[in-house]
Amino acid sequence: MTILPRTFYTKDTVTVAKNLLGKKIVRKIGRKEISGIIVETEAYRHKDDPASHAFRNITERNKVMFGEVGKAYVYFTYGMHYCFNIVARNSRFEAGAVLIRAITPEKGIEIMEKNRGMKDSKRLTDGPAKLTQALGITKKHYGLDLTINSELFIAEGIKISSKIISSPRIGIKNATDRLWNFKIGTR
DNA sequence: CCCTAGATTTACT
DNA sequence: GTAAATCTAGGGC
Repeated sequence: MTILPRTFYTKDTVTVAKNLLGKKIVRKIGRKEISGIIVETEAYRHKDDPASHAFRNITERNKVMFGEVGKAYVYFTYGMHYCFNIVARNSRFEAGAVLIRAITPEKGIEIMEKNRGMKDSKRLTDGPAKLTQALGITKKHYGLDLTINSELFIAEGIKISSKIISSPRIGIKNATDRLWNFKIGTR
């Protein structure tokens, strides 16, 4: 298994969001391994992106978006949900991250069902807060380096044969004219 | 299938 | 004080 190097994330945030489609997210809990293929992402940038958490300024919550690329940005929202992002940008930007919106489960499906507390295996990980729950990702993974072999990292996945679909990002009010939601046909 | 409402904490205005 | 990069259950069609 090849872990994606830091240079993978030193490109434009939107480009990295597209490139992450088909890659593999790996989560190790003790001796068990959970993994899935990334099938939907969204790009969030900086001053040019009113929908981004980093749009206004650096804060305690978003500071990792301004730090080294290839790290995890986990935030808590709507009073009960975690969302998982990967910091990525080129040198023209001070901040940026890619939100992982959906994956297709590969290994450890039983563990995901247990973590989610239900057996709706078709819709186990088809939303940003669903996959963090299925993989057991919480605020303690904030700032974790995803380019080294630890309990959570990103590796090479599959080759994409189908076309990439671009759409407006989900659940935001600003900048909906930007088609920075990317997915591959798996649902 | 589609739509609506409720849950419940954080962080910024 | 209130909006938030969401999800689920429940009711109607």
